[in-house]
Amino acid sequence: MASDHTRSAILAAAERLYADRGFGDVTLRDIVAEANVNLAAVNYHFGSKDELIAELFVTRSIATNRERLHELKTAEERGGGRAPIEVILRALVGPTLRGCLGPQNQRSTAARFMIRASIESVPPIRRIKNREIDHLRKFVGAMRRSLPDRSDVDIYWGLNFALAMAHHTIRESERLTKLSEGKCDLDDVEDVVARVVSVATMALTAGRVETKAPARALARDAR
Amino acid sequence: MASDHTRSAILAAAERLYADRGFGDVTLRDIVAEANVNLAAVNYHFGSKDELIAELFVTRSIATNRERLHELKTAEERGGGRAPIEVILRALVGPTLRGCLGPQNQRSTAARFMIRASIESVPPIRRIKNREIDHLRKFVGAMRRSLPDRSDVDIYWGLNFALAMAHHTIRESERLTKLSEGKCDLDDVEDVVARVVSVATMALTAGRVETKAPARALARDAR
DNA sequence: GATAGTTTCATACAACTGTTTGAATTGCAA
DNA sequence: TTGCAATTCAAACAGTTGTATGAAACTATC
Repeated sequence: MASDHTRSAILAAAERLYADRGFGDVTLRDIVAEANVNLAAVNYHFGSKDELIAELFVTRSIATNRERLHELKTAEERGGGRAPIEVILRALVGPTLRGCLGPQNQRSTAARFMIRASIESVPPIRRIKNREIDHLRKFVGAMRRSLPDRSDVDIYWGLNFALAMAHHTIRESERLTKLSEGKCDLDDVEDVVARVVSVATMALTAGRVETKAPARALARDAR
Repeated sequence: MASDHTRSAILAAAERLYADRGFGDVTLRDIVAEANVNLAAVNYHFGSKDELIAELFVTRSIATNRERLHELKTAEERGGGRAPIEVILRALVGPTLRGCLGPQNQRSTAARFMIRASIESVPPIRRIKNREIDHLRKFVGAMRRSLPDRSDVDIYWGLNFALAMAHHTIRESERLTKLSEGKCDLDDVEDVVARVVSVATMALTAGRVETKAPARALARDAR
């Protein structure tokens, strides 16, 4: 299998360029220039540009998914097959947030790449994301076990909102910093994780009568 | 100023095509074919492709922003300068959700266009979104007046999470439907609005001691 | 050290892109 | 009608893109 030198040089260069300048204006020629390899090498080693992008994204996202599942499994084992909902949610959003946020000047190339992937969402990446559902189902299962009295619908919505807060915060981290004039500290990742988990937990555990019903009544009035 | 016929035919055709097929694979030639006008007409009337896209997006988003501000103003006037936080949040996320969700087969072209814009995020649109901060500040102001005891940081985070849930639900509505096997009814927009508002309200009003502190403690343990 | 298989290379290809041009046409005012 | 500006049109332009090709260079095996 030779030395893999060219192949990994392309991967590294591509990830760096995509992270810095986005998918929109990075061409294969840019990548091979950065990697100091021949233009044809990309198609030789990866088949096509899209497959290169896909490989980059898959590599990173299976790493994240592995972390997620590891945290989940550990938690459930420790709890005898049932983990507290906070811990499940933390396993869900923690790895992603830790992977993408943190002190801006020391964000890894991988992190910045994943942020780009989250913002721009090109076709090869979208295709992969669509297959993520099976992975999410494992969390749905854990959440059901953790909150057996909760309806499936509420579980799905809770999961949706948890992912929403994590991903949106990553996508729009710059805007939040600007809007809050730096008051929201996105470098303190553990604080961000705690906030997301806290709100998602409330969403999933709040009694319907006390909290949701009034909101619905209000909704009806507003028509 | 003549009849504007060509100009509006281009706008309509472009919006329809972008809504159906996304920004990625719709060319100017596709648009002029659909609109039955000459290729050069786009540059004549709009200057460039990007300006065409920008005009489409600006038109729709100022409409949404107007609705938002109208709801907000009405609510604050009714409350003597201070509106309940639920109503403010509803004014923030309601128009967007109503504009983009609803029974799939009767979604307007405009709605589907805005979903695309939310998913793909091309450069001309991103530029416009960056100028949205001033608009959001008005909501920050209203939220401060509504929750005078709350810290600015908490306000910003609450706003961020509210937008997160709304936008993510729009962006990933298909996936949520698939994941929940149809159990989450995204056609019932008012239910979605109520859920988002309810969770965001909890995020903004929950006492720190009762809810957030334990989560943080847990975070610390998990290190 | 010849051979077979892998990898690299320069180059060309073919297609598509947004944009421009300059002539033709139209519509309106004097 | 005449004249002038606004609009439309066909055609070409200029540049870029990802991909394919076939020869050259390399590597390891026998």
